[in-house]
Amino acid sequence: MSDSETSDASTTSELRGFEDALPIALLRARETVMARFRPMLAANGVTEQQWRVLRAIEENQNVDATKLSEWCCLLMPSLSRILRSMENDGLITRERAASDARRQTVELTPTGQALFEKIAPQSEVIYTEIEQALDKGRVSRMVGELQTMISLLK
Amino acid sequence: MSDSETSDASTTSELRGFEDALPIALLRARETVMARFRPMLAANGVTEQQWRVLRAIEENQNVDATKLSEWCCLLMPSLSRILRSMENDGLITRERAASDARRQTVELTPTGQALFEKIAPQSEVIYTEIEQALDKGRVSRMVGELQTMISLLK
DNA sequence: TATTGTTATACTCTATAACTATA
DNA sequence: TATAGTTATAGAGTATAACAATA
Repeated sequence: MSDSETSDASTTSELRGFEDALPIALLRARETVMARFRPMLAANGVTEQQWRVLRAIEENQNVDATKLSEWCCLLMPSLSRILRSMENDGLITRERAASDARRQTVELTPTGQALFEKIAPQSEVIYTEIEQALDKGRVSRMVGELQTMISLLK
Repeated sequence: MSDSETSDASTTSELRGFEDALPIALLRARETVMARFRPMLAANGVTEQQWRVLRAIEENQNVDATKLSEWCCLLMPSLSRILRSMENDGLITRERAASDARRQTVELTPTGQALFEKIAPQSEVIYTEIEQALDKGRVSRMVGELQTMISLLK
């Protein structure tokens, strides 16, 4: 974080210093990676957040909203709106859990499943391109390191 | 990405599969890290984005808007609004560049500099806590890996 | 003609609080 | 009393396009 180089921004083409901060590096890395996915998601009419939700439900039918919100990094009010709009679009159905009537369980409709199956292979193509550009080992090491970091900070 | 385990979410506590995807890992890592900074930033009345801009200007007086937008990962319209609001708050001044009258150069006012100097040490404290929790070497290796990743994908 | 930056617009997410209903 | 989820609201960012000024 500390950087004892002389500061003369007007003659250099790059910014310095906080450049090496972890939050910035994480942000830029995510932006760089997502730049590869966004056009495809937009072409399929879903936002990043909706795709996270769709994916999470597809892998975990009958998941409840609280778990979804944690996994998708969405606050409950945001998730609530997304679920409502997905329900209006006929992508999901919601039911009260038998064991606890406060809980809502969510599952994909055939339409929702079809949308997932339309997008998933396109996503896979892009992911594979990224693994080729970065080297597959680097990607999985990075994911492992990130997960370690997350668990140490929680 | 493919996961042949049986799927029975109602009896497991964790979601699986896409969990190991790089974009999710980056998002969650960033959220986990930023969770440590957000209360401090909010207490100082600035958003994450405003703090990125403030920091970038502080280190690079007379930077222009295009460079700021790249560095801060903000689209020009978002940056434009942020700069206008910072100007209204007396934090920055904007001038036309002598060499190219289309370009705007931005610099901090004494008020803006004072705000930076109020927040920066609080940010440093948190950053140091994170380095202690994660191990300093892991943090700098991670930043290096992220920067490598960014340059390979650009 | 292309570039820098602003503005307009519509949509979405963030963040907090108040609320309902269940437990 | 606490928890799950919805709704309201204010603020802010995203994304695209249209625009003015300048190169």
